[in-house]
Amino acid sequence: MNVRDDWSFRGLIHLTTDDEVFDRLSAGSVTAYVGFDPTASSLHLGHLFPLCNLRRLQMAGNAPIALAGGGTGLIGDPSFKDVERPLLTREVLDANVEGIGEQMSRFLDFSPSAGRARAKLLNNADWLTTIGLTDFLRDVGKHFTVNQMIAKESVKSRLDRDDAGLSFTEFAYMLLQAYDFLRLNLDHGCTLQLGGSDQWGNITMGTELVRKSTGTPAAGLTSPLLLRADGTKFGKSEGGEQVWLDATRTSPFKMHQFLLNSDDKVAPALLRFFTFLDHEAILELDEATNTAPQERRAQRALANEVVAVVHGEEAAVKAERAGEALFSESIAELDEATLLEVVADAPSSTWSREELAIGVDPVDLLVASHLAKSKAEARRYLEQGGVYLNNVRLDVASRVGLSDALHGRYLVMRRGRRQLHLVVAA
RNA sequence: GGGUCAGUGCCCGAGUGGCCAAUGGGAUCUGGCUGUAAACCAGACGGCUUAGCCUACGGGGGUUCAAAUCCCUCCUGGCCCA
Repeated sequence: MNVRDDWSFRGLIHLTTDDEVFDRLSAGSVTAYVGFDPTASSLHLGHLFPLCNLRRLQMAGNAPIALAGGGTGLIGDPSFKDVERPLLTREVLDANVEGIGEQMSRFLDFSPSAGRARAKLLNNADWLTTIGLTDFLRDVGKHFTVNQMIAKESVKSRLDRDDAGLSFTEFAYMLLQAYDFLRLNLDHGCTLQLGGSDQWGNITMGTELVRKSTGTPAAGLTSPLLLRADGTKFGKSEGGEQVWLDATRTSPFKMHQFLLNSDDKVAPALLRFFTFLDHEAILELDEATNTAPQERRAQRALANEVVAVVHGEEAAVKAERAGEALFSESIAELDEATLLEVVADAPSSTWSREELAIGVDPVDLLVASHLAKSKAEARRYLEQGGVYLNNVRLDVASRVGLSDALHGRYLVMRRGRRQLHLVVAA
């Protein structure tokens, strides 16, 4: 497989330290790593990007290393962040690394049968928390000048701000990351670091350190940052929530919906970044977006592919079916089993039959079901016509009762386009 | 440690004793249009027992009939000096 052609077709290349690295990648002889911030116990959609890249490399026979930043997470990367990050404790980080590893195994082959290309998950806390300060300054610090460090764009942007400083801890971050590369090079034969374009500065520090310390070359390769159509960071659902890979945090249905709603402008890029469809299939979907955007074939393919990898084929099929039923059919006409499947992911609450028989103020129902944060907000939604019961708009003055229930016990509440809540009479 | 400037609602940012739940912009949300879009248009955007009341302008204390606005003090941050 020609990695250069594939990566360039997919638009995965932002910068490389040396173009020949693609020849070695095509030959399947490289060990490459990507760093992951273990800021939570689950990965989210944004993490999927580097993970897919590692998978691509592994499929070409290269050995991927996912490096959990358990040690650097204790410090916090200042790159292009507005303010210093809160530091996480060692215990939290360790727990997070564990959770992340499990999710990665759905993308990368960690089994011995993978042979040379077997994936590894390492934690830089293993070496960063044990190296002595004087050793570190001598072996790493000595190779860099402060002059070049403050010249990095990531640092400069922070130095130029007049409302926030840059702590020494953050400033030293790039040295720690460089040291990671050196350790991986020495201990695991790693010669390539991948990352987003915002990591370029950090990555070149690493390649330089490897070269200076070992006399052997090391390469860096960055990919464009994934952005939404409006230029903001990709991966947050409406409401600003992260789209997690953990099914208990973000249901497969929600993830599917999120991807299905991708903007036409970014769908082609998402298909290239997040799926393993071949070039012909992708070009065909591009064409479909151009000629019949309303069919959203690209978005459908994207959603199905990604959910299938993350949650399994069956979950993808179910998620798609649920979406169709929910948005294209009258919910009142669904049989009980289908209805339950459609609203399976929606939060639900139970109300007593007696209460519902009397009739409940929709304001209370909205607040109790967390569709509104306060009664004032609930009234607002009602007044603005943003509340639906079983897909029928609910009037401010109305009351909700048992007679509205589908199949005698289900009330499907909806706020806005797609915030759902199921009320069950018991 | 000294000097100095600053801290306002989700964010930015006006306001410098009463007319302030606090201008404006952004974000967000709801409605219309639509493709479960985008763009655009309209509205909302602290809470409540909602013609009223309560809580809010970094924390605490004070002056005043009345403070986001004045005073004291503490905390946090920027810049300069040591």
